[in-house]
Amino acid sequence: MNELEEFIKDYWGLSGDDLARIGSYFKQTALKKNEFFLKPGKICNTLSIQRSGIIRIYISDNEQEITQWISVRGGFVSDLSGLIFDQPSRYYIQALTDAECYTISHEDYVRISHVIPQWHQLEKLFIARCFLFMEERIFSLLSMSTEQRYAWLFNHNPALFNEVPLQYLASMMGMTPETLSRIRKKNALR
Amino acid sequence: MNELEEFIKDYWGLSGDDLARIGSYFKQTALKKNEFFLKPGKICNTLSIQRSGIIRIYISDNEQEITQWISVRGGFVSDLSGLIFDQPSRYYIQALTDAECYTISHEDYVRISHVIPQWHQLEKLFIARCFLFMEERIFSLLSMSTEQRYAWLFNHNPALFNEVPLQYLASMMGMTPETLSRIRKKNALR
DNA sequence: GTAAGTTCTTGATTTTTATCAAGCGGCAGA
DNA sequence: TCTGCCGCTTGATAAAAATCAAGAACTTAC
Repeated sequence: MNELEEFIKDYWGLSGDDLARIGSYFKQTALKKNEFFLKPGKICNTLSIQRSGIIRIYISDNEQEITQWISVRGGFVSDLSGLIFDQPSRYYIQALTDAECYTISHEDYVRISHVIPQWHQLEKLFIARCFLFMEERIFSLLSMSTEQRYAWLFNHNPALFNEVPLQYLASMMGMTPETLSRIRKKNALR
Repeated sequence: MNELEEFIKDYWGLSGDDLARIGSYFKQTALKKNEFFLKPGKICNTLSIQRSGIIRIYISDNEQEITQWISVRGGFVSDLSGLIFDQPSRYYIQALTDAECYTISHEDYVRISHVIPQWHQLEKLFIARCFLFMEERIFSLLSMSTEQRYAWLFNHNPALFNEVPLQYLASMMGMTPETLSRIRKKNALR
């Protein structure tokens, strides 16, 4: 099983011949540092699984930029509103470093359902997992202090802190870079 | 088309014979005021569409209660982690008033997919809509002040403010009841 | 290797929101 | 009708986090 097939297996729980069959639809693509994968107003018609690099999903909202998510190796890069509902996106998706992806077009994505009979069901399960993750994130934003949110992200995704500019992580957690810096200092002293 | 079939049509975009076919799986159920639909640790094995009353979904977390959502007429009451993944819930789901629902059991829910071939696809679309709504909610929590969040909820769901105790709405928006009260006062003066 | 530009940190201050505490008002039950 | 309770409001104060501003540390480019 190659790298791509590992990713597909992890995401959708497929196995055997299906892996190679689906894998063949994905093409290797690359983004240069600062290049955009998607901009607001565009309809996202690709889905990428990230091999390397750092990709930031953010919204620009009167003067301030809100980082919705940071994707690293293994991340799932797309915009569901485009991919599934053919709606224009609100998001910027931009490479913070050079990045490599396995990418499938919307047409091929739709084609999978003709090849793999249970595909819609697997998609459902995958999207439901995403939904539950969002539910957790909302809970963390509703109930936790900035320090607790830091601890939460650190536990859920420690790798981010090695690789990603802290200002973006701060935005993603709903705090300013200064606040994050002070929290980190406090934690380092312990 | 009866009331239940209207709901089913709105949720999943079905029509014609399918509506009656799926509708027949739902049974009318009722909750008394303060009765629990679900408690933490239980696996949710029903899905309800709400006809009347107010139902609160919340998490109890060392001394404080966090209201995740308030459901009114037309609301979708379930816990996906139980319904789809057979996992125990983190949530309390409780009727704040007497409430009536159309309810389907997990077994019948699964059975639908044998009756309606495209069922998994419709479920996928429905869950994807839920996901996108959560994405918006996260954006509102990350980027907006308490006043803006109030305005946001008021625009998305004005009905809630007529029917639901304000303390729960405050929690749902990530603020204290006192803060919500002050915001409302300020808005009323304009 | 140095200059220029970022990004991160630190401190001082202001703003926002939570907390604490008291009082008001409507509603349910005796 | 009265009483007690619950939910909402209001005010005073405290805590948390944002903002503003400056400087340090790290990158990148030449």
